[in-house]
Amino acid sequence: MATGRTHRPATRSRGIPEATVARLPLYLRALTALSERSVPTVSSEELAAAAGVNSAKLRKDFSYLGSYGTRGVGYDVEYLVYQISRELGLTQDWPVVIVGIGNLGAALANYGGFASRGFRVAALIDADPAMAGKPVAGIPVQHADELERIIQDNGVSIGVIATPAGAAQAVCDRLVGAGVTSILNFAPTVLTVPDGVDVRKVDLSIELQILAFHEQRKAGEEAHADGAGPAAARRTGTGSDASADQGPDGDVPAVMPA
Amino acid sequence: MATGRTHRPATRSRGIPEATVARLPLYLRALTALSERSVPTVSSEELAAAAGVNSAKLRKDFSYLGSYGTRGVGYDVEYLVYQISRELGLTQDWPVVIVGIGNLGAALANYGGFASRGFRVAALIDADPAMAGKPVAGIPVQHADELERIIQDNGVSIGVIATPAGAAQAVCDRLVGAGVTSILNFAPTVLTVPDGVDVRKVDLSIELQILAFHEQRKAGEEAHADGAGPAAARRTGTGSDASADQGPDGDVPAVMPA
DNA sequence: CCATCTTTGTGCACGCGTTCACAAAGACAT
DNA sequence: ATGTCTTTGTGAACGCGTGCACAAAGATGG
Repeated sequence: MATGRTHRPATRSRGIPEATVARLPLYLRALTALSERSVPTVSSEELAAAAGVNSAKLRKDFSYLGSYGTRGVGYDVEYLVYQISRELGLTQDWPVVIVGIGNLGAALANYGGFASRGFRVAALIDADPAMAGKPVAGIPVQHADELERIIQDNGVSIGVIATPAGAAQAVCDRLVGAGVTSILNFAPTVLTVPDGVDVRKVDLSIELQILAFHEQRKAGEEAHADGAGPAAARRTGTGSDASADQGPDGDVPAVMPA
Repeated sequence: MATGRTHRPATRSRGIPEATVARLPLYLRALTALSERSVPTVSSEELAAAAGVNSAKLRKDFSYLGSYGTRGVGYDVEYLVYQISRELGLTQDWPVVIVGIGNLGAALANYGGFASRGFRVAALIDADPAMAGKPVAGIPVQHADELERIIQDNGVSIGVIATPAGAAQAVCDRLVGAGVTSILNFAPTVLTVPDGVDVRKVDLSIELQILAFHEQRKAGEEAHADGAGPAAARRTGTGSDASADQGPDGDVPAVMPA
């Protein structure tokens, strides 16, 4: 529908809030599902439910992209799929390299979600010479010596680090040195990069620890009758007002740092 | 129960900000590294640098836990390791089940970061009968029929979903039905859960899409002088004035999902 | 015991993100 | 054409998180 140019967003032609950007892939996925079912239009309410967010938030998010909806009707699914894809840069082909082909690296190489969204695994790289040539997910693993050449030959700007923590910073430095400007880091380390390079971190163990925190809190609230936790864990009276008369000793439970 | 036996750091009797909780594992990791090097104390400045955050933020985060530092000196590393571990619930043993032993599930089972922080893989579960009994990471895979029994026998409260998207919600429902109250979801789907159940999502493809957005933006900003994009498929106009330009009428370009 | 120096703990201000609530825009029926 | 009804787009209020800047606390040296 060539509703065409109602009027420019004008307010922020350029600065899409980071939080919004992080949700666009979510919307895109929900829209793609609708598209496959040949649903022509969708309301903000329905789409928000499918994406698991608030409808007002969704509308505001879309408002940063422009006025793509039709009042009284909703959003054109196909059109919105295209707009979001373009905004995210998914109409391009993004070659990525995965460095560190262990269990996780191999799983990533096999992960279908990459290829389906315009990301193409250009190369798998590992430091272990024994891995060289071995095919993983149909792609032969190449030795780390080739890293710079591979990146430059393929014009790679996105790198995925799936190495052990100890090797991550060195790999990162080499990636950046060779021209990579976006890094997805699975290694449990803080990476230091120069300005202009984006790093996103995925840390499996941190996610579990956050869950454990909430789980403990939930258990603690109902543990008035049941004194036995899942396992050991003697939980004495905890901090006992650590602000007023806090003495670093005295309220320290038996299990102290050695 | 709200005011029942809740005594905590005084200022925030109960609510540690979510953003702070998400950073505690980061601090813990940095502290553990210091501990292994037998460093006795650390200042907020040093620790913040190691964790990759602002020192004021770190101090404020710690202030929610209580007053554990010594002015003029810093923080006692061992003591802080213990306090954070306890706050996160890592002094307990948390049995977890991993459902869906494909590439990713197997990688998770092998991931060392779990076991090292008090998380114990209690069981691996897969719907494929051919997988049953096959050992992965030294643990025999069990069939999905056993799911409820396994969870109840082991007192599992944390579940990890690494199934295909289509199976995730059904698995989630069964996990919750069997007593799981925290879920780490790797499947690219929005999970619906009852109140009281926490879900955290790790979506590999979303992370890449966010990187692609920034990457495109970076490329677009420099494309004024240098017309060469990263690799193939260089779109004209990029994101600069990408709003109501090209007539969207007619058909939608081929943005194929899959 | 007093002075000085280091580092924590936190009050405060600011900016971002979320949510509400509603006017404007357009479809649709009469 | 006009009125009604649906749904978008957004102004405004609110709450959370971040960072500054500084006073208080304690160590250290004389």
